[in-house]
Amino acid sequence: MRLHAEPWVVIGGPTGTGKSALAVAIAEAIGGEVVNYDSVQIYRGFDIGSAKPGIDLRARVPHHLFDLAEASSEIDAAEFARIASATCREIAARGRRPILVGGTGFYLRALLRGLPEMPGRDEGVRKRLRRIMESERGRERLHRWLARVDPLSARRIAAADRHRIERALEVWVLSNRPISSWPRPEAGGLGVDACILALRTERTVLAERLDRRVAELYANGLVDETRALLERYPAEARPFGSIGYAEAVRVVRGEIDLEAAIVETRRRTRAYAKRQMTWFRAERDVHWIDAGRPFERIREESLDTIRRFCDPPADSRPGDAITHE
RNA sequence: GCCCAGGUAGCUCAGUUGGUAGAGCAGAGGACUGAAAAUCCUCGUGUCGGCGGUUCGAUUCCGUCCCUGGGCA
Repeated sequence: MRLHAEPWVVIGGPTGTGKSALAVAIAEAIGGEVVNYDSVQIYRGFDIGSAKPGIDLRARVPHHLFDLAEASSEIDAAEFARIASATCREIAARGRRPILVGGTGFYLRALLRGLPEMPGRDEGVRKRLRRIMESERGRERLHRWLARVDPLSARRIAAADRHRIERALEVWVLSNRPISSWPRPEAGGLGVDACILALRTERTVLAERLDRRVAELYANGLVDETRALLERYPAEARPFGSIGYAEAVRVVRGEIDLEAAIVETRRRTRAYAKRQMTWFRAERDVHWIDAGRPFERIREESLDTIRRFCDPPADSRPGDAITHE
């Protein structure tokens, strides 16, 4: 039994390293189809600001989970994982390979390893918690509440971390169980091998590239795109809070000028790229690829890495224990 | 030339009634259990513009010089 017979391929790493183009090249080479795991690119209409792959790339190979949802529908990690899992299985069933591309590490983990079987999001509960959160010293009060019902989580979650405090209490309210009592799935999720490639470049090179790209987003009409989207979706919709769109919204409203928006978008983009590096560094079994080289070399090394992953030398095969049984 | 206002961390600034200084941003590292492009955590020695003076002690007070804004000529 070939453990690695049909692995899926994942491309990760920080934004702006050329993941989209590499994904298409790999898909063409190994009979794959591109599947998005970027939390903003799943929304219809959010094209320029999220740097979605253009029609030139999309025409070459099937692309999935881009433009999946309306901005008002608020997909979360669990729902993403459900949809992505079904999509990938369907692709694999047709004898093709899913090539996952994106940058949202949390979504990728939810897909590959699964999430605990605990209660999901509940708007009613959230509304009530948020009302307290926004009141005088609300965050402290909620954190103290959490400390009472779930000391372990209260120790793990910083007192200032409003999102995690809220979610932990949401689970408590819905299940009467501490969120820390729900086990993290280890081998759960897909039960499929994935060859994880992560692109990276030297940081000064990346910083320059990102600065340039942000200016391009605005030059390509990010503000106009945002103005049009604001007519179709409520301003509270999730993707309007993402990098670039949040600043463009303020430009549309006349709160800041274009220059200030660019400066702020650059700042957030760099911070985001750094967080993505931190995420993928912590991830196990990542094959790092130096993206600061000619595309052809990146492509070749990626394909070599996938080939070795599929067919490792017998003596260094981590899954050997299984064949001995 | 004169009058103001400034010259303090890579940037923007706060501050010290005289005991060698601290925020935000940037930068670095990290976390991540259905908001994740989100939300957080940790990390701050820098001739406090130069030179003199007063003082036990000056970045702080005084003098002087240099630089940058703005105003008046």
